[in-house]
Amino acid sequence: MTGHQLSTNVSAGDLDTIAGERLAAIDQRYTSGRQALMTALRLAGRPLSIAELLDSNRSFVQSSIYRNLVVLEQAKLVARVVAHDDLARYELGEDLVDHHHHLMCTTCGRIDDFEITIEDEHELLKALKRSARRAGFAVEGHRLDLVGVCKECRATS
Amino acid sequence: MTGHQLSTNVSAGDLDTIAGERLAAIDQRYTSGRQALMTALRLAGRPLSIAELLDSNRSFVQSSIYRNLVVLEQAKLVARVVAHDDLARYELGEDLVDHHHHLMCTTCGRIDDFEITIEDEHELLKALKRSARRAGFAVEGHRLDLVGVCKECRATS
DNA sequence: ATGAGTGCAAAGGCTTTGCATTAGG
DNA sequence: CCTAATGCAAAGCCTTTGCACTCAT
Repeated sequence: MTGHQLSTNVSAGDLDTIAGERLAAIDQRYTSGRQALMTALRLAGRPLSIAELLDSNRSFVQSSIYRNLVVLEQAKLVARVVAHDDLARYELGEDLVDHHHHLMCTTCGRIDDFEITIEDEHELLKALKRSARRAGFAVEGHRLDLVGVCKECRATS
Repeated sequence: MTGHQLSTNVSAGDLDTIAGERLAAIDQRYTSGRQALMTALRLAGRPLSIAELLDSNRSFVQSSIYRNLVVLEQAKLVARVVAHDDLARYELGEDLVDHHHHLMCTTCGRIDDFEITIEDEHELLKALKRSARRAGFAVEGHRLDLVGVCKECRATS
């Protein structure tokens, strides 16, 4: 694989460099709107919904957010996170942030990142993937998330 | 916990008994429409979308499906499965089927069940949940699914 | 009889698309 | 310049809701 890839959180400058490279690789431009999206997601540190993105920057326009997120996802600069409330949520691409899981609140819908290193995880995923391949399934990724009620919602109820 | 609970796949008769009990417990009736839904999901053996449910039984009506799935979910008779295409999909409740994971195809959206027993899984989840609780998060469940391309889509492309 | 459940159609909400305008290379 | 990208508005699609009718108790 050519191009930059970081295993830890990325700085603003590095992110721009990588974003420019990956977009160029698929004949897309790193426009100011796309840069603003990357910045918003980098600063958030957790998956954001389109509504949250709109709130975070007055210059954002809904249709452009949707269209640009599609492009950024194709460039593997962002990743879609699927939640129970069926709102589209996005975070920085998997190889741009530390490996993490998600805490999904069933009450308010908020999703928080959750970094934890577990030695067993690698072994478990290897076993899972091996079994999936035997079934003819080409594994591209996995989801290991916890569903429940976040601290704030517990305090409120 | 009172009432029936099975750790293995459930027979048609047992399922009706359990469904009647759990619905009665929340002051709901086990009507023929709801029974038909349970049957469809039991026979499918994989999460079905509303469109798939509609196709499976000509007597199904869209709005009733939506409404009944809400009730059945409250009774913990069915569970919602969240997929990347954002179509609502449902399967039988967690304690009505063998423990399994999902293979989610990013090409056609199909979700297949994937039964595999991994010794590490229990330990891994314990560690995850312990860590989540320390963050004030009340864990209710988890998702461990594989995302990729299914056998059929690989053959087609 | 009487309220829960159902069927049909309309409304709602998130997302996508069309088209004219703007901007980047 | 010339095509990609953007902004605004309209259209789409899945899902939810309103309301009258039916069924079970």
